[in-house]
Amino acid sequence: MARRSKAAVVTDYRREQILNAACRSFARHGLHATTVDQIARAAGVAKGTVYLYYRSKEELLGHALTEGIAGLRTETLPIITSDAPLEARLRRFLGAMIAFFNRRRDLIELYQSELTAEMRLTARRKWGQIYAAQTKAWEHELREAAKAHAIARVHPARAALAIVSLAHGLAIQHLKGWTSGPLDDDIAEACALLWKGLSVR
Amino acid sequence: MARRSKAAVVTDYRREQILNAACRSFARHGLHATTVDQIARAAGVAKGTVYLYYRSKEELLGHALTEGIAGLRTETLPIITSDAPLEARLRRFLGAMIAFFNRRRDLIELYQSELTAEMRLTARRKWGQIYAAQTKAWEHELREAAKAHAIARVHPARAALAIVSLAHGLAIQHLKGWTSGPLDDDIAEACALLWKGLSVR
Amino acid sequence: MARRSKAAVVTDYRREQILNAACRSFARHGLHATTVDQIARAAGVAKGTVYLYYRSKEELLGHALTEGIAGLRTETLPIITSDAPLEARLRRFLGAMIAFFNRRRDLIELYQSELTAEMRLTARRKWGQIYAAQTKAWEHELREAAKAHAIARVHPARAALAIVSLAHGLAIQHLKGWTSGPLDDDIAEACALLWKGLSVR
Amino acid sequence: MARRSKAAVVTDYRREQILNAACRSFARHGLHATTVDQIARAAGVAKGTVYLYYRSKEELLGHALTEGIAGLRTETLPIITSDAPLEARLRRFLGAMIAFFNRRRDLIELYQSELTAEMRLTARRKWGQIYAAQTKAWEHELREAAKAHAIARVHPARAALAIVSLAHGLAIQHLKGWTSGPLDDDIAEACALLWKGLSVR
DNA sequence: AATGAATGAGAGTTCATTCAT
DNA sequence: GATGAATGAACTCTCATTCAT
Repeated sequence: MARRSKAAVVTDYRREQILNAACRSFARHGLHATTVDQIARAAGVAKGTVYLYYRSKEELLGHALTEGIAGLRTETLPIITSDAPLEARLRRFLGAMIAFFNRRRDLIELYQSELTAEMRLTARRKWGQIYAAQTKAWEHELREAAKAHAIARVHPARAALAIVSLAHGLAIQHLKGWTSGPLDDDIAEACALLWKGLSVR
Repeated sequence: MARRSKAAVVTDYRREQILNAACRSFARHGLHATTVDQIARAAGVAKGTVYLYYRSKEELLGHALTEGIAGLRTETLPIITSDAPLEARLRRFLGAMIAFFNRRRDLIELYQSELTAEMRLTARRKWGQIYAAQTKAWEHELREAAKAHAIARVHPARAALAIVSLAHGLAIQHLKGWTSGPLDDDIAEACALLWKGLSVR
Repeated sequence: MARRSKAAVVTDYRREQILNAACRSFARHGLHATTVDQIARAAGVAKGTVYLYYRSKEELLGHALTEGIAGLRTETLPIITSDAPLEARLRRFLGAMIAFFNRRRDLIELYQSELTAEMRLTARRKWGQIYAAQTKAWEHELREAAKAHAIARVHPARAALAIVSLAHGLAIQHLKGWTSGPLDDDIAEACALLWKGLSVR
Repeated sequence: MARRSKAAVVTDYRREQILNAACRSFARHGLHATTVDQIARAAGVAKGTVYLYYRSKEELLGHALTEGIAGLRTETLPIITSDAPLEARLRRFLGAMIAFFNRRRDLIELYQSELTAEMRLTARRKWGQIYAAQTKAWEHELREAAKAHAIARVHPARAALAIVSLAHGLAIQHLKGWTSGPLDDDIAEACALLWKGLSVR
């Protein structure tokens, strides 16, 4: 048992090790410019070893994508439904989105690499589910807030979409380096805009 | 002279013809899954002919990207600087961004295809320049409007970034099909939010 | 038309050239020990060129087999049904079988190479069809000869099988070099044995 | 001593176990399609263990072939030299050849699998030696029989070759399923033909 | 200018063999 | 003695690019 668990640990470690190397290579060079040789070398194993842990290069890509995308959900949804003041949640949500995009820069690039039609669809669907969940969550919060007269009567679903879209767009602008201002100020201003747009006059 | 120009016309036509075929193939199948054979067949020429007009497959990709991206500028910048009321410009800007992303869906997918590190950089820079130009333009308009007391005192640069980011994010959400509501309503709501955010003193 | 035919000639020549090289390599080294590189080199073309003419190594093998096996039929069946004296036909049949096996030594070796289950079945079936045709033909001739009292009353089908089997076995023994006597003498003796066996009442 | 012998028994058992598994796999899938992994799994040992008993996959193949081929000798030679009547020996010889080929179908397939040039030579030589021994034995028996006026004056060596060849050919036709008649009838007819061929003066 | 047959470097993948445990 | 994870050489096949026609 102890032995099996030890072997399992080693196995897990290897899987992780290879997956990480693949992730980095995919992100840096794109799917096709990444050779299995490179991945193996980066992971410090032989080429054949890669195939002991993943059936094919594509499976490797699949795991890299799936695993990463899920992180966005756990890092943003709780913020929306927390019981902090709405404005604070807004600010934190924007910050979390940008932070995730920046930290998982590799993932985003990966998603932008060439994928099989099928894989791209899967990935897009996964992203979509998360954004939909975010939008749904914001919609619920906005509706509650409106009921309590904490904000103006806005169309909850559409306003929620606007929030998520702004967060998404801002995250990309930052990720790509298309904006030069201090992160916090950009967040503050966007937040202020939204908040004023939402709040009762 | 007439003769030279006639030859030039044919040449230009061929270049265009091949570029179009390439663009369509790239968009549909991705960079790597597109073979020069396919491009040639789609363009109705022989494989060798492609190389008479473009040095390599990559150059072809470069032209496809460059040409396409430039369209975004011409379709959005004039809107920002037109002399319509600010709120109308805001609405039209959002609409134009979404429309461009939807119409040039191929281009976006292309950009998301596998690119050489170098090409990706070039493309990213080009996108960035356009977004920067949009932001700069909005910043100027906002500053002028604030001076004229048409809107509240906001930080012009940051508010501009928020506008562009929201437009960008919304366009992507629509492009990817991650939102299901009617386009116009989504635009209207986002626009209303922003406008209130901007106009309240 | 002249041009097309010229191209077609070149194409046919290349196909033949590659097929021959493949046949020789397969025969000498076996299917698996033969690399496409070897075939290409032996045919005097580049590796990629092989794939312009045959979809895969296996298709190459298939063509080599099919084409060759058919030869056995055309070289033996006419002998059985010719109008020479029966004994002469017997002698010539044995000779033709041995000659074919010796001349197409490559083919036999090829058949003994490793084949896909499917290919092996196909090949075996083809061989079987030819042997069956030979047996059927001999059966008919023996029956006619018996009717005409030219030979004894034997069971035509089984006697025919014995003839074909003897020819087959003798051909293999010679092919493999398992017999050292002069070919003609071996044929003569076998023929004499059979003939006596057939003619005695 | 008892201990050593016990170890030796285990060792022999393992060797046998592995050889059997290999033989079956080789016969079923061919040499190349059989992986050492398969053999190991079929033998119920780990991959590395195979290499404790055989130096290489090829050596395994060699042993499989050699061991099997030897069986043909022990199953046919005694029949030829027994003191039954010549005709009975003839019949039994044909029967034994066909029976061996049918029972050791795997072996024949194996021999038809892809072999190294060297292995093929070795195997061919071994087969050849057995056929030569059969022929020699028949030659001796025929010569004795002729001396005793039990059969006609035939050329003993060549007649012997004809007998062995017919047996070989018939065995293959049956093995491959190229003949559909009842085995015994085919044997009887072939035997009758030969016997008449031999006995007539 | 246009062609497309030919090229060959380089990709993903397999599997016989080794060796630390 | 037994294991099976690790290795890396060698395979088949693809396709961007060239060049004789």
